[in-house]
Amino acid sequence: MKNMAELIAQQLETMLEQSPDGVIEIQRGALASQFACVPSQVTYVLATRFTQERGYLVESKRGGGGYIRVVKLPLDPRNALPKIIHAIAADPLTQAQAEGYIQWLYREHLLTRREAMMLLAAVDRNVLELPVDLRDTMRSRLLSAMLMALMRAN
Amino acid sequence: MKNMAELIAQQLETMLEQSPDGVIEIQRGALASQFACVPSQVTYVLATRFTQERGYLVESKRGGGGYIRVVKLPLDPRNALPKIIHAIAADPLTQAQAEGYIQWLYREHLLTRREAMMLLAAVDRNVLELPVDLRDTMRSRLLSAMLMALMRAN
DNA sequence: CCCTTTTGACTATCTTTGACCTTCGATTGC
DNA sequence: GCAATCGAAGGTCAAAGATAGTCAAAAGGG
Repeated sequence: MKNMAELIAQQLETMLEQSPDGVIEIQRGALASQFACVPSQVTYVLATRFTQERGYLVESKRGGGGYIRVVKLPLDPRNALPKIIHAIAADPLTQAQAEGYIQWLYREHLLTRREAMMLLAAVDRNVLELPVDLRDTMRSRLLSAMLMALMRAN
Repeated sequence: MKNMAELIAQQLETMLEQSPDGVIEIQRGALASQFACVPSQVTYVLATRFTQERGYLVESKRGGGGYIRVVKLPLDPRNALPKIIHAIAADPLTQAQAEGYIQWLYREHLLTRREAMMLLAAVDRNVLELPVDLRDTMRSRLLSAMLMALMRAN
């Protein structure tokens, strides 16, 4: 018998496969009691096995009627974007580097013209008015977060 | 099963859509008993989901024959964006306020789904990881800069 | 030993509830 | 008439409740 993290991961995977649209919603506490473990165990499983690099997206809401939604991304975006996003997120970015990525994505038709313009505005040094090192970090965070959002949008 | 706040919000949204002029009048107590909740629950829903940033206006009158009127503000697509950008740029923005504006513009079809998602990612407090006051200022700068870029894109 | 898993105390966020307050129209007492 | 009073709305706010997130220490397993 495997460890509990594996069991929980398998159950989630099964549920995802049985779901017609590749989206499931669970309640953390409920799943935890089903497996007789602490709720943060579920968080751990999601954090280690349902990551963006593996093609999953996780959203949640707290409070009464709260939930955790797990989305299995379709194959196509799973190849191109995540790798680039990972590269972008890894290190701080200069404006020139950021613009390079954006232009490349635009040329590859992964961004519309409007989307590219928005991203260019967001990475502009006049908009990101911060000390240089912090600015380059924020630029990287922003660009990767926005591109990640795009993956989720489909 | 959803929470009650969502249910009430949905009902109000439905009523607004069915109303020809985008105006509805309700009685707080009546709506509360329809949903078997306390009246202040209705106040909560209005305060959190029918805000000015989201394009709604709420007026009310107390006393006998009192009411709550909810108005869905009309948006002239031609000059809406400049006005909203102006409002956004004027002051620092909380995440909730920023999300309100984005959702409004999306509802009114001035943003595509993808664009809205990108903007939502950009104003997220986890992405804009800075001291709160600076964060709210950056949020305002970012959002207005990106929306301005969109205007220019056409 | 080092890496992964398991736990739980503490934190953050959102919702629900209720006691108390304010406003307004209607009624009453003079 | 007119002010005092009353009842019927809606408003405020803070506490309690319901979830989920974080983080680091403890426990397992190679």
